[in-house]
Amino acid sequence: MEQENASRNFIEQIIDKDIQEGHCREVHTRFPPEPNGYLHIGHAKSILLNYGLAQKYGGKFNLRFDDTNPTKEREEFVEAIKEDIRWLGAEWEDRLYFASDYFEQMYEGAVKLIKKGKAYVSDLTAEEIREYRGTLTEPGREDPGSTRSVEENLALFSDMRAGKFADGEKVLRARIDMASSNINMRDPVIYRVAHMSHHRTGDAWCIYPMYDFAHPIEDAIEGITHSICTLEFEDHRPLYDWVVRELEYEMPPKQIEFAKLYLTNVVTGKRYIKRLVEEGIVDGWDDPRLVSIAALRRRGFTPESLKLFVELCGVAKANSSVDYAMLEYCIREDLKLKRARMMAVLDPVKVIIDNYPEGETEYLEVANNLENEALGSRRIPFSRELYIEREDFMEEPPKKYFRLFPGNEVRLMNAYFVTCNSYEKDENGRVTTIHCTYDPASRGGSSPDGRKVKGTIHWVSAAHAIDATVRLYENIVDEEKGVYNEDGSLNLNPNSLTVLEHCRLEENLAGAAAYDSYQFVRQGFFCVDAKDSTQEHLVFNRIVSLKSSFKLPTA
RNA sequence: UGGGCUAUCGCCAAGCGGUAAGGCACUGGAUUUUGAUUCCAGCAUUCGCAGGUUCGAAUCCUGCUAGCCCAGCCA
Repeated sequence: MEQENASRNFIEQIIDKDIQEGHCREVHTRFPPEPNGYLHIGHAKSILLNYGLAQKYGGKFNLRFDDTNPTKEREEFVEAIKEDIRWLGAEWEDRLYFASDYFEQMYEGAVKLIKKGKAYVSDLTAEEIREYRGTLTEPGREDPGSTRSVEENLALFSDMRAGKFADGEKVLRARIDMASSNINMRDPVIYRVAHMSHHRTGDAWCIYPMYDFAHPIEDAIEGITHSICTLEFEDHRPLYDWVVRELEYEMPPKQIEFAKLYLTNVVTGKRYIKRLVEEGIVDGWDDPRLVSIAALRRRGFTPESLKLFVELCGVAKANSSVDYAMLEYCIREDLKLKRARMMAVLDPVKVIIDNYPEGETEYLEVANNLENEALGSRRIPFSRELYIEREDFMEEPPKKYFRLFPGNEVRLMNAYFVTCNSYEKDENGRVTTIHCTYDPASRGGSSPDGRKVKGTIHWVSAAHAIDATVRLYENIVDEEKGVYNEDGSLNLNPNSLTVLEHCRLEENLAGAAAYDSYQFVRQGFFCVDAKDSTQEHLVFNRIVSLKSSFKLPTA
């Protein structure tokens, strides 16, 4: 049950009012991507917003490809986009549409405008149209073609469709107001000639409608009630309304604009990402450091985490940039009770339990998630030789360090209390082996005498561990340090990717498949990489680290 | 310098004339077999600025200031 006092965003307030005043019977939204690239987190906001609204009001949600410009669009993208939207959980059911399916109706709409004297064919070149348009402060001038008769316009427009003109030779313009303070209203071009094969209509057309003309028609045809788009289209709304009015649609759709989602410390610009891919800095549009939907999925984000994120961000009209920490919170929040908590040693150092019998292995029963019994339990092998995290041992610890150090007793998680007796170093002074003794009475991780230890560290049995690669990520750019260099290039974080080879994972992780994710205790959440991981050699990506208030004092 | 939009805590964001919600981040403190989680506490005498109206203003009015968008035959 929704709380009545839950505050509604401005779009919901508009919809409430429209329903109340009878401007619409049901809510019908749509997500209208142009199939010219991959979707990113900003699109996720739009998708979830539109789909969410339809759900909330018991209405419908359409997926519509806005494919009115064949020069930029490819079939490949429509499939990728559909996959991303499906993954996000937005269901368009049987309502998958293409703007190109409406080309005939759009053509008829243009003819209707011509007949009403509201559109004319122009002979001006692109440059001339720009000159005639005027500037932000000066009005435009009338197009010489604007005086043509309806008959002549009809004939010319028909010739445009018939392919009698070359690209750029003629355009159809709406007759509105060359002196408007809104430049979009200065007789906007609504049809252009483009002799180019369209990925769906092939060579059936050589004229294509412009966005401003096509979009309102698409919305009206589909019965969209609320056409939600981003802020930069605010100035286009008068034109949107003009088209809907002149074409005399009843129950006209209403355009509503909201602010795009910006995230700190990420790169979303297509040009920049393209360069990163070309220069091999990232391994594709789905590199886990990117925020395309595919990248987020590969990194291990879940649809639920993105939905939470979008909800927390809210919807408003103020341009803003959301802290990346909010996204991290959302994925931790979603995964913490859903995933098993496993042990994995990323930077291993050997530990020998001197008083543990050689060659013996015992299995310990361990809960997969102490906070979620439904996840069950598993068995973990324990033996004389283990690996622990190199940073969990210090020869000379600072104050407040309560992990392993000579003379200190810690708990090996789920296993035994161990005390460090001695350690060995190589010629470079690097610790190679740590010797400990264990307390057999502390099996399971607690001592019957009630003795407490301050530190609990994770470990893995050396003989049973799986060798794996683990990748750690940092933000690819840092806004504190400046996202761009003076020459306009990206100021990349050199540490955005750390590849750890020969990490040691508990054997239960064998068989983990692409997109499977786990918590590695004390380290974070990790996901099996869908591109590089194999059955023989696992590759994990860190989705997000765990929060930590521990800081080693800087000596 | 034309038009449109926006401005509330470090970051999002409610608020719609009756005396500043919430989340993230951060800071304590309790619990803890993850320095995690959980819990509890703290975190805007003030709403871009300046005037005005009002018993009362973040909310209304006036004037400023700052930021974003618009001069594609892109969407």
